[in-house]
Amino acid sequence: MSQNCLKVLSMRIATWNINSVRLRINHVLRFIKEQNIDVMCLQETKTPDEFFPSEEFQKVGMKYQYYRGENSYNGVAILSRLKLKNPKHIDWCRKNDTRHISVKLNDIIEIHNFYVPAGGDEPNLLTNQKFEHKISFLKEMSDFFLKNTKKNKILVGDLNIAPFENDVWSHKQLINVVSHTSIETETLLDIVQIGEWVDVMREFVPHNEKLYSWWSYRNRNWEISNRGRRLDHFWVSKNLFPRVKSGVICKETRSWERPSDHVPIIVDIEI
DNA sequence: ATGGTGGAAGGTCCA
Repeated sequence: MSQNCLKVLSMRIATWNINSVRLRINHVLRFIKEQNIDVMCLQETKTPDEFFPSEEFQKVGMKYQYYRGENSYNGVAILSRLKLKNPKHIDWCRKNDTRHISVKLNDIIEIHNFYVPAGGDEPNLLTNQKFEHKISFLKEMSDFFLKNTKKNKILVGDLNIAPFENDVWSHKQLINVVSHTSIETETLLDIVQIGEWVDVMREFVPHNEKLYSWWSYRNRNWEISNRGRRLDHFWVSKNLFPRVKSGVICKETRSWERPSDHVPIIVDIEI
């Protein structure tokens, strides 16, 4: 390596299911400013593109913006201080919904931002179409990353699955609850294997420790009862992992006024 | 076993 011509850039990339970007625009702006975020990936923006609060993000330095939204549901966005190129999306399950966007960062790294279907209540492929959609979506992701084996990728988003025992408050009580059933967790871990991904947060927090990114709105005492799940994820290609300097789940936003039920993940990476 | 809350649209669906 020739040190003299290598310019190492430390980048701070975050992902957050914001559950309406218009309602919580001030939360996202505050988070970007306080945490010095360079690349912000959002899910559940719930906003058609013509109403996306683009100018407000411009004002905090997010010069490059790609977003795909629709009325009421879904919606993803990638905002950045650094140049983004080549925005793309895939029409997963031919639903024509807004659950995915990818961009190229710095001509090197491809970032994929996903909002995987939640899957409804019953974990039954035959009787619950939402669950069938979720599993089909995951199978298509698996096929895509089997064919797309390039290095230098980042995958973030609300994957709506808590894959490990300590990614939920009670493995025993949630084993038949959508988000933690074995068909979901096994399919997700297959994608990690096939894509040669590294689950960044689990590299920084050992498997014997509980780790959550979501607490239901249906529990007023969410912090005391702490019945959380790790539904949000930050993966990098194996070759990139040595460049990852930190990974943090930012729990404090869950205590902000009228919060999202999800909290952001922040990762520092040298590129 | 049930219901608990929140967002957006619009009098209900989704999470």
